[in-house]
Amino acid sequence: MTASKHKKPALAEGALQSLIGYRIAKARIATQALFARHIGSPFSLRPVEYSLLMLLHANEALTPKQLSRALALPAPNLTILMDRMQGRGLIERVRNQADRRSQQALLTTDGATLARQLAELTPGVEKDLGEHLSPGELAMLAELLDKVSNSARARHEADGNPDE
Amino acid sequence: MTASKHKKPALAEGALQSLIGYRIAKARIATQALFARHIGSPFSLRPVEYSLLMLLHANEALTPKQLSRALALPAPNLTILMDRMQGRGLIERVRNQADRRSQQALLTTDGATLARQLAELTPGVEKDLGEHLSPGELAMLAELLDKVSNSARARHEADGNPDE
DNA sequence: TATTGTTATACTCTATAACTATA
DNA sequence: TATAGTTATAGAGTATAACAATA
Repeated sequence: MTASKHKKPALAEGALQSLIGYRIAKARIATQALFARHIGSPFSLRPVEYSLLMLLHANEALTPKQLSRALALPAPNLTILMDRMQGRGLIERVRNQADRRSQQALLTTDGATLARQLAELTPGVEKDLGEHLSPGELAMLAELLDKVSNSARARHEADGNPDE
Repeated sequence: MTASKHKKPALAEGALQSLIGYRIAKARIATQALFARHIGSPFSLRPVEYSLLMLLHANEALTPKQLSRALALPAPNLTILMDRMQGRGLIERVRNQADRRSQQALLTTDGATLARQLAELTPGVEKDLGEHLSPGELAMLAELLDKVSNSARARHEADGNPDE
């Protein structure tokens, strides 16, 4: 579900226009650009990396297992991601002494500083949208998007996939 | 999105919650699943392939150049995609006699039949959302998402990238 | 035997450079 | 020389299988 942000030819979009998923895909391109401008480029962070930092910032410490689920990332890919973050000195891994198989991921001092900085910066990302969307509209949009996400989860679970 | 048998941990999402882009990304996962269920799996079509069919259905004939822009697909990747669609007998390529460098992509009889079928099926995709979102909410959501997309376009052009 | 995390690997997507054939 | 489309290829993203350490 890709979409162009260009305008020139104005092709008919036909049935696509009635697909909310098509609009979501197009809006995602827009917000990705917004993220890149405010956070991704200046801090050399991809969205997952930013999300990982924010999750650790909000939760103190998490196991790779928890992160894997929260970020919707298969375990092997999370390992690679954590290796990179650790290489940049932003996170560290501590073995759990009670059960030495498992670990806790947590922010280093540098990582915590960066995470705090990013968290403060985050509301500003949406300032760019403020010219076109009022605070009320933004709140409404957030609520509707949550309904979309939850409706899919409800169906997912109804199909026999409890939990997530 | 890995399955687990443990109870949902309900991690704090912190700053992520205030990022509309984060919600859009999550909603996109939901609508992708919806698309897969209604269209992708039953017809063995990926979202781009479906979009290409819908664009040709709505526009009669398009040049690869136009499709490349509309689908936000680099030219080489569009070539591969069109090869696949042509291999399945859904589209054909006709050389422009006036300028033999360029082509027109159009639906075959089979492709047109499928496209018509898909176009009729499309509104039903959102029926699954209907349990959670009223028609009015869906319309509102569509409008707000368009504003998000357009706000990014406005900024993009303001930065000195007029059209294409 | 089951679980946590890792290694190795493969498959798809996406992006870029170089080529062809026309103009 | 410039343009439309193709070929070849490289790089990221994503997924699965097999393994090591621990329980």
